[in-house]
Amino acid sequence: MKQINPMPHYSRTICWFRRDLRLHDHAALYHALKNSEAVHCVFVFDTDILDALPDKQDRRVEFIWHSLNELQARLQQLGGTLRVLHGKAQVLIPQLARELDVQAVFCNRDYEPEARLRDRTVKQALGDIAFHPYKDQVIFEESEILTGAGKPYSVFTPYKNAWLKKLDSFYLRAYPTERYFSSFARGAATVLPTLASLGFIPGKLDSAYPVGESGAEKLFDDFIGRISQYHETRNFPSVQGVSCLSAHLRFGTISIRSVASDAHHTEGTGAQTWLAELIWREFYQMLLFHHPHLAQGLTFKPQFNLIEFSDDQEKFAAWCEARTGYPLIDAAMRQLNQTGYMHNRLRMVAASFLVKDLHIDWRWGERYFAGHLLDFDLAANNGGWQWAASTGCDAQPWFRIFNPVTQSEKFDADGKFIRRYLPELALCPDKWIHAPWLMPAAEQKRCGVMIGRDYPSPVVDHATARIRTLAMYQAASS
DNA sequence: TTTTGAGTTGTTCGA
DNA sequence: GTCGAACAACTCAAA
Repeated sequence: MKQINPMPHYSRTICWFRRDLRLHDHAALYHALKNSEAVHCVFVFDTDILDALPDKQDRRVEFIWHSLNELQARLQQLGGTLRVLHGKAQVLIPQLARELDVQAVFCNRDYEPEARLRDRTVKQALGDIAFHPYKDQVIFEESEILTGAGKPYSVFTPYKNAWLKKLDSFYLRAYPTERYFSSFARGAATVLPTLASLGFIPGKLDSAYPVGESGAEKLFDDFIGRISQYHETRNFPSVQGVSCLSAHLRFGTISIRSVASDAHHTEGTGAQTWLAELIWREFYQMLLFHHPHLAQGLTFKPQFNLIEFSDDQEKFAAWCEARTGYPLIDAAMRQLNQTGYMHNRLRMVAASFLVKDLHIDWRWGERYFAGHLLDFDLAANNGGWQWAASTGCDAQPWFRIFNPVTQSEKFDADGKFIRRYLPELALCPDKWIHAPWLMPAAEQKRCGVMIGRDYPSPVVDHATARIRTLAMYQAASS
C-alpha cells in the first residue's frame, strides 16, 4: 500500500495555469487555495510553444489572451492578481518560484508528450520546492480504465462501457474553489502583455465568439437547451446541433466534470450521445499517452506506414484553399479558414477526401488542421485523421470511402451550408448544388454560374480516385 | 486456453 | 426508389 503523505500547509504557493483558464471547479487551484496562506496565480505565454506557430495571426493565442483578460479581471475583484509572463515556461516557473519564495507549485496535468517533458524539467528545476500536479482535464486518466487483463484499451466501445461502468458521483464532484477565495495572494494589479508585445497580430478571432469562463458558460447554457436533440442534429452543419464547446474544453475555460455531470444526469439519447463524444476525447488522450509514437507520424496499424501517398502540391493547395470543385469540401475548408472551426461531420468528409480522393498523406492534412483549428488538440486531431485514413486503432475498414456528393446530399440536402460559405454558388439550383459540374451549359448560363470560371471544375473524378484508393490499401494490407 | 461476438460516423451493386 | 449483401479479414476483449 502506497503511503500518502498529508499535504502540509504552505505560507506561499504558485498556481500555474496552463490549459485550465478558469476559477471554478479547478483541481489545482482548489488544492493550492485550501493548503496555502497566499496563492500566486501565474500564466506563461510559453515561447517553446508560440515560436513553433507558423502564423503570427493565431486565433488560439487570441482566445487565450481574451480568456486571461477575463480571468485577471475576476481575480482582481477577488483581491488576487494574475501574473502573465512571456518566455520559456520551464525556466520562468522555477525562477518565479524562487523569487516569490514559495514552498510549492500547483498545476493540472497535461498529458501531451511535450508537456510531460516540460513538467518533468520544471519539477527537477524546482528542487526542494514541491510540485503538485493534479488530474483535472479528464474524468479518467490513461491508466484508470483498463481491460480485464490490466492493459489499455485499443477499441472504443469496450473502453466506453468500462468508462461508464466506473463513472459515479465521486469522479464528477466539483472542486469548490470559491470556498477558499480568501487565500489569493494580494498584490498590485498587473498588466497583461499585449498581443503585439507577444509577437502576434490580433483580429483573426471572431469578436462575437464567446471566450473565457463566462463565454463557456453561455455556450453550455445554450447547448443544454437543445442537448436532447443532439443525436439527431449533430450531423447537419447548417443546423446549430453541436455544443461548440470544443475550444473551451481545450483551454479549460469550462470544467469537464461539470459538463460530464450534467450530461450524465440528463435522460435521453441526446445527452448520452454527447457524453460518448466526451469519452472519445479521453479515449484519444489515453491512446496517445500509451502510444506516444502516434505523435511522430507513425500509424497505429503498422502495415499502413507503407502506403505511398501522392506529393501533389497543386492538389493539396486546392484542398487547403477550398477550390477542389466539390462544394461541400470547399465550403468545409472555407469554414475552417475563415473561422478556425469545422463541423465534425465535415472534418470526416474533408479528411476522407484528402486521403482517399486526392491520395495525399493524412499527415499533411493533420498538420493543416493543427495550424488552423481553434480547438486543436493533438490527441483528438491525430486520432481523427488516422480514423479517416483507416490507419488508426479500431479503424473503419479501409474500403469505406466517403462519397463527397452523397455526403453532401445527405447532410446538407438543401445546400444551405454550402451557400453560406460559397456565395458564388448562391444562384446554383438545388438540383446541381452538390455536383455543379454536371449542370448543363445552358443551365450554367441561365443561373450565372459557369463551371471553370465562377467555380472550379472538380480536381479529381471520385469514382476513378476511389478505385485507386482501394488498390493502394489492398496492396498495403496484403 | 479457447471460443465467441463484435467493431462510430459508408458506398456500391444488383435484384 | 428500396433493400440486402458485399466489400476482408483480423484483432480485441471478455466469457
